[in-house]
Amino acid sequence: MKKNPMAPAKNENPAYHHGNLRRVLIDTALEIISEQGAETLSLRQIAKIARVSHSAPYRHFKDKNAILAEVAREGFDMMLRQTEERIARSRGNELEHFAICGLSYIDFALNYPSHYRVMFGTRSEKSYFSDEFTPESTPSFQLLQDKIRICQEKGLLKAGVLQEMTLAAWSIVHGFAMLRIDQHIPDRGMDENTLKELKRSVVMTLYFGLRPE
Amino acid sequence: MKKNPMAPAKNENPAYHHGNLRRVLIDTALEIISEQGAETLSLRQIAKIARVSHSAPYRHFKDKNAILAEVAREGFDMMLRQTEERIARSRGNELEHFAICGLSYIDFALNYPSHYRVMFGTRSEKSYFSDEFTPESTPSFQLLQDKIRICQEKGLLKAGVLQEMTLAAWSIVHGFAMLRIDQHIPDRGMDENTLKELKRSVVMTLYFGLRPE
DNA sequence: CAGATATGTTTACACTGTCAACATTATTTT
DNA sequence: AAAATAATGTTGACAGTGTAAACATATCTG
Repeated sequence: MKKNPMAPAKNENPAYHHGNLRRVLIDTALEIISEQGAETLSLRQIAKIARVSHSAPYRHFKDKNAILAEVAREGFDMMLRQTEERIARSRGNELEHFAICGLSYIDFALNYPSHYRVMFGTRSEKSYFSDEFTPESTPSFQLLQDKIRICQEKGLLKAGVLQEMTLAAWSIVHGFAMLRIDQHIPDRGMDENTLKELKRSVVMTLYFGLRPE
Repeated sequence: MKKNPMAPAKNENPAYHHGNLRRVLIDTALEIISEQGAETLSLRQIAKIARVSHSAPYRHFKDKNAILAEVAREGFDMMLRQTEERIARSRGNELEHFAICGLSYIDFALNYPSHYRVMFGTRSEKSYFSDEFTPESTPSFQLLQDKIRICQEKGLLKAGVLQEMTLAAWSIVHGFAMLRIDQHIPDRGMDENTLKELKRSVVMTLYFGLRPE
């Protein structure tokens, strides 16, 4: 029969069955990705670092892509949670919420590049993404679209096709994040303030692009 | 001594030395990338399709990354040439040239996704990009920056830090291209006109974001 | 023609993802 | 508690990968 779903954290000592190998594998994958990127990440390397045989991961994941899929899933969760928290803490109006969506998006991408790379990596045929799971269907995307719609209704953003405006917003933050993460924007002499100014500039450009006449 | 650079296309019959293997390998790589993506592309597969032993490519390229680097280099060349041609054909003012830069960028990315993926793929440590070769140093990027600067000087775009404005412009077209290429924007029922409208919308948002007050 | 050079092939090695067969531990059923 | 079953681990194998070394042949240059 199936395992009791209410008893996950019981076995504390790391034994033959240490019970949390699944978690360890995911974290190890993230470590490796942050150090050497997602391209050269190998299952056997994960297993070795987790001090387990090269086949052990297959008891917890269907294949290599399944681990990456889980990393992506957790990433989308974290991203949504962080954005919602920042919106909840803000005392601004809906327009500020919209700006927070953009800034929070960029911040997540830059703070968790390993997650982000996996979340928005190439969607090839043999990818870890299932077909019904598109970023567009993501709560985080829906949140952005909702904020834009509300701002439109209140006259804080210009009228226009909602999907098109959301896509433009998504494009600019995603583009900036990707260029930054993939080191296409060289950071020679880029301090914390310069980066902050860059982010602000991108979000402001987006706002000017979508504000009412 | 070195081979005579003025005699490349001499041996027409495909023999032991068919003389154009280098070209064939690059084209084969592009074919494979367009069919199955750049991730699963393998040197041995290239060699097999080119009807050559799996080690033959090493006489023309240092390693696998060297082939991808050449694909990227050619891509940047094509992109620049296409943009310059479209600007030359246009009879509009400098502002239109700026818009053409954006549209042409997107068009190249969507028309040559294989090239583009390689050009702007993840820049990891073991990447095919050399360190001094950053997209920012690319003629195509310089062209965009020049157009923005000229528009600024003529009052067609707002004043502001040039680098920041160029980065914002780059971000939005790159983001849109990437989302589209990596299939993160699902194309359920997306016909040619809808796509054209999307591109227009993105470039217009960018223009509104950068136009004078 | 003779050597040098360019361009192939073959062989080998360490690594990869994945599967099948086996081993051990944990849980459930009797 | 004992036995059966499920969960979770290991070992060994296989085809495929990038790359280097050794070898083979075609072409070019003197």
